[in-house]
Amino acid sequence: MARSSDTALKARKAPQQARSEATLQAIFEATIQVLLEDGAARLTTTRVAERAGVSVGSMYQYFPNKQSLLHAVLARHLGALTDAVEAACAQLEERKLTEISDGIVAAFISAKLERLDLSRALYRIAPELDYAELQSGMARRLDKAVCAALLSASDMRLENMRRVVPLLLAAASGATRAALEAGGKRAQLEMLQEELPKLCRAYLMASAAPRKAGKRDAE
Amino acid sequence: MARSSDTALKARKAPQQARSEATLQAIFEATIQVLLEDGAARLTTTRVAERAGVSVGSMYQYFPNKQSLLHAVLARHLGALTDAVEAACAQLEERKLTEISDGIVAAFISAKLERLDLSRALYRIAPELDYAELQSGMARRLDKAVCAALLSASDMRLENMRRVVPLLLAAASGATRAALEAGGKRAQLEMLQEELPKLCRAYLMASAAPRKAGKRDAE
DNA sequence: ACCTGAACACCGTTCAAGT
DNA sequence: ACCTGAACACCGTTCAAGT
Repeated sequence: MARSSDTALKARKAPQQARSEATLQAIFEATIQVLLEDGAARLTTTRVAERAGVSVGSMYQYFPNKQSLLHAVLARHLGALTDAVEAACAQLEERKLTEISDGIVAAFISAKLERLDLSRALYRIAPELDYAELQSGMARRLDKAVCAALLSASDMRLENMRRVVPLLLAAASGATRAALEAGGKRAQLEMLQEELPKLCRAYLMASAAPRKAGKRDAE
Repeated sequence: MARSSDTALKARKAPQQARSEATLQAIFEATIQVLLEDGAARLTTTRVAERAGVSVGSMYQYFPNKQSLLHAVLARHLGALTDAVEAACAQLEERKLTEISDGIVAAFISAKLERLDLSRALYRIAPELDYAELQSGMARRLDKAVCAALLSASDMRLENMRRVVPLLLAAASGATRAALEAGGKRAQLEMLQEELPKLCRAYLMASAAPRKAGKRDAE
C-alpha cells in the first residue's frame, strides 16, 4: 500500500535550482570525507553540515534524517558498481562461457577496488540502513545482466540459471567483502583475483551442458 | 604493543561468584531479547539493564561500554557456530572429498538456521563492533578444521589449500548471509541448501588431483 | 565491596525567528 | 521562499551517595 514516495529514506526534494544541485553534491562529498577521515562513529549530522558549508536545518530539507543521507550515499556507490558490471556483461556477449565468467569477475573486483576505502567504510554502515531493499534491487539488476551474458555463451548452455546465478553472485560478493574487510592487503586481494575466477568457472561449468552437438568448440 | 587485556572490548570482570555468573547470564539473555523484540535501533543500555533486572551502573561493571556487550553476544554466537562446524569436520575425516564437502556445508547451514533470527539480527549490528578481529579469529579456526578434514580425504588431494579454503569459506558465508538477509524465506533457503553444496564441490574438485595411483575409488 | 540512579556530555531532529 | 541555530528529547557513560 505504501508508495515509495512516502518511505522516509528518499531524498526529500529533487534539486530544482542549480544552487540546490551544488549543495546536494557538497553534502554527498562532505559525507564521504567525514566517513573516511573521521570514521562512522564520528559521522555526525552537525559535522557533515559544517563540512558541506550548510546549516543542519538546511540539510534536513534535503534528507529527512541521517539514515536517508547515508542511504543515498550507499545507493550511488552501489549504482556505480552495478553500472560497471552491466557494461562488462554487454561487452562479453557471445564469447565462451569461461571467458564471460572471467570477464564479469574481473569487472566486479576492479569496480570494488576503484573506491576500496569507500567500499570498506560502507560495508560498516550499510546494516544500519534498512538496505535490504537496495541490496535486492541491485541484485536483480546484476542477475539480469549476468544471465543475459551467460545465455549468449557460444559454447555452453547453463542449466537452472534462476538458481545458479543468484547464488554465484552472493558467493562472489561474500568473498570480495571478506577480502576487503580483512584489511584489503595486497596478499588478500591477489588471492581473491586468482581464486575467485576459478571458483566461478568451476561452478558454472558444473552447471552447464555443451550447446547443440555439431558445434566445434576446441581451441 | 597493546595487549588484548587492555582492549576495551572484553568483559570487565570474570564472574567470581555464583550471583555474578547468574547476572551475566541474565544480561546476555536480556540483550538478545531486546534485540529480537525491539530491534537494534531500540537496543538501549537502560532497556537491557531494566530487562535483566540490574541497574545501568551495575551493567557497566561487567562491560565497559555498550559495544563490548554486543561484542560478547556476537562472540558467543559465532563460537557456537564454529564449534558445530569443527565437530562436523572431525566426524567427516577419511571420507571422500565430495562427502566431506557436503557434510561441512550441511553443518554450516544448519548451525546458522538453528538461530536464524539471532543470526539475522547480529548481521545488522556486527559492523558497529570492530568485529574484524573476531571475524578473523573464527575464520582461522574454521580454516584449520576444514583443512584437516579435507587433507584426510581418501580419494583426492587438494592443491593450494592455503588459498582455496579461505576463499571457499568466505564465499559460503556470503551466500548464506545473502539468503538469510533476503528474508530467510523458504524458497531462498531451499536454493541455498541445494546449490551451495554444488558450488563447493565444483570448486574443490577443480582444485584437487587424485591421490596416489593404485587406489581404487569407484563406488 | 558492591549497587544505584541522577547528572553530564553529546547527538539527531525540530521549528520559531530571521532574511 | 528559504536558511539558521538554539532548544528538545534521548542515549551512553560516570560517579557521589548509599547499603
